[in-house]
Amino acid sequence: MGAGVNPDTVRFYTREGLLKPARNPDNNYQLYDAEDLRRLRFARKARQLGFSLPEIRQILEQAEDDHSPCPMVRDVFQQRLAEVEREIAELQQLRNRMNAALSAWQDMPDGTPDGHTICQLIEHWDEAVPETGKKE
Amino acid sequence: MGAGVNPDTVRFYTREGLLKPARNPDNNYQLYDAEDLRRLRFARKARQLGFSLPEIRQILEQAEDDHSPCPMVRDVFQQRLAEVEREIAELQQLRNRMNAALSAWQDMPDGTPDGHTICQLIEHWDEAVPETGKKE
DNA sequence: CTAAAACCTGTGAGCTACTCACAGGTCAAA
DNA sequence: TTTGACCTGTGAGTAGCTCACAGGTTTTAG
Repeated sequence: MGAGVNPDTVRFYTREGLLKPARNPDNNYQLYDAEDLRRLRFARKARQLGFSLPEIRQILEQAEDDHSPCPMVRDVFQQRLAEVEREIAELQQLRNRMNAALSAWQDMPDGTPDGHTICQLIEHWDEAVPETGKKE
Repeated sequence: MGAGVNPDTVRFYTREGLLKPARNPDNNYQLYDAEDLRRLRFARKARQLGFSLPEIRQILEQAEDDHSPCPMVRDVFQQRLAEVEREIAELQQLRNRMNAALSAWQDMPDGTPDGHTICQLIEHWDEAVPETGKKE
């Protein structure tokens, strides 16, 4: 019962404590019930939204303790939105620079490496680029 | 001589074969020359542009063999640009959905989990999301 | 009934591109 | 000469899976 999810992922989530299936005492097989399926689907959706596994586990644990996790979700969600917007801005900047470079390269010769340069196309790429894609 | 690059990164690149410094036979220290510095700077710039280490090594090896790597660079560069644009589009979609969700959530109650749902806010997030951020 | 196929188990490694920790050798300044 | 700053290689950790392996179980076909 993977519900479209790679079984290894399900087992991974189980190891990580996101799912807590019972065990068949006969053969030690894991028994996922409807609750686990809900948790799994929740986890997958949350991952798509950019939540980390620790965040998801936290939400799940709070839900287990009967505390409403939703205010926290709103919180992390807004943070995540801000992050997404930062990523977009960064990528747009990168795209602009790449486009500029590509048209500049139209006029540049290919140039076999001469011992001084490796590839002018890239070596002439300047301006500070603020990190390719991580946290600030 | 790190030129603003973390020494561990330099050593990592050396292990990976991007840099091939000579050795001081006395103390086994690595001796980076101007050529290595050029390769390092090239590699860092290429990384910022989204080239992978194998791609960079390939370019560097071609340059070593005195083949002009630039046509290949233009090639990979355009592929990378297309990828960046795909990523941007994906993130913009995500952002739009997140914004929509956030305003929809204004009207939703927080709702303590009741054994049937974990957090409506996320469980009611639907529509296929095409993968958060990887290759297609 | 049996043999092969299919699925389950836990453990451990591999992916990317670094980054950091550790133990020990080397070297320059005070 | 001692202290501190550097250098060395090795190995582990990061995130979130994914896959390989060896062995046990269960289902299915014949």
